[in-house]
Amino acid sequence: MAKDRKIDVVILGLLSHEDLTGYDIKKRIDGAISFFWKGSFGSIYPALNAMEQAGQISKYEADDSGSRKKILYHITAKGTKVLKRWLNEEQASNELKYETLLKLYFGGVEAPETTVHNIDIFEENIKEELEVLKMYEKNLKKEKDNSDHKHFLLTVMFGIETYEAYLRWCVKARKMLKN
Amino acid sequence: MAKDRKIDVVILGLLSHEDLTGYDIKKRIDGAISFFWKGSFGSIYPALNAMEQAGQISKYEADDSGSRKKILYHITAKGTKVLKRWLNEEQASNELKYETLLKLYFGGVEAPETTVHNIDIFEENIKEELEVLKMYEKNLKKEKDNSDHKHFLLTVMFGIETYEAYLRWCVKARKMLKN
DNA sequence: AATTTGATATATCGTTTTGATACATTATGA
DNA sequence: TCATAATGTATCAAAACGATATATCAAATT
Repeated sequence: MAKDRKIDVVILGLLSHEDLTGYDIKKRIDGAISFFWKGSFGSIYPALNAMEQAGQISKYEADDSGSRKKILYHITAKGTKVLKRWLNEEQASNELKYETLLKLYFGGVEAPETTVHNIDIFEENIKEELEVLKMYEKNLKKEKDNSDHKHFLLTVMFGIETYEAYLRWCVKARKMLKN
Repeated sequence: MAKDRKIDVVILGLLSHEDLTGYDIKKRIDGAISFFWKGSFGSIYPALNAMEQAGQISKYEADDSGSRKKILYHITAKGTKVLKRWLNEEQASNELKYETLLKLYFGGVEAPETTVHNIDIFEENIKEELEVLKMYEKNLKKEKDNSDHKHFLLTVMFGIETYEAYLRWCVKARKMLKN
């Protein structure tokens, strides 16, 4: 990640749907895409400035008087080109940092009950997040069919498929640890 | 991550199994645990120095003459305490950065063929990695049963379960994109 | 025998990202 | 009324990334 800023394409992608403020971008990242990507203000705001300088996005102040000042960002033709180029690149790095698995892998130094407890916590979290994803899916299936909609639905389906696999594994793992 | 160095527990965990050099640690991270954790020299070596200063690990030079100089690290009682404390902490952050899903989510700005192609690449990579995991599983099932062994097997089983879920999703997704 | 290649081994550097925090405004609601 | 939650922009130290520098040693190639 030390070479090309990955947050750039996240921002460009979100701006390809609608104009947003830095705060909005953070909200979008924390929303529907949070289960497969994360991002913080500390990376968003500097990236917005750099990308504006590079001409990939343009900024303007919201004219709705009465409300507080907002800096809205809009994707430019140049930015769209960058986004499309990225979409057509062959390589894609899929990195996960699963602390639960790390605790599992090194769990041998503690009693089996500790590992079982950690699996319980994991299972509970996944069950909660699965409910959220299923709600997203339900809402997406209601909506009119358009190109973006289909892509949103597919990411949610990915989440559901994998989360259900996680839950199946939890049952197996507990059984194995309890002999 | 800006507060507690996560690489620390990875190092402590690996050192709880055996004494290792910084280079060895990198190899272990790139090996069996690579599918759920990553780590670079740029984080490993500074962490080793800091942890040695903190008394969590101790270092010594390899005495096997004829070979080149190596700095081996050994976990101390203090380090074991830190590792065990971490294992018993309730929270665990499971973060993934799935560029494939990011490309899928924003795929609406390009032709469906682009997204299908990206899924094809993903599928191929997963199939390859799945073969590696199945080989690990086969070898682990042959080995004698001990506490650590069981934990290693469970992480591999997690990988297999989720990778198979990924592959099922790939088939579904392609079908949906081709209408 | 000489040379190249690749693995081993330690270390650092610039860039990116994180997680926390600072600061200020507006809306909610007890 | 007053607290507190949400909105909004911004920065900072610490951590991690990815690349690179440097050097040794074994194995393979010429």
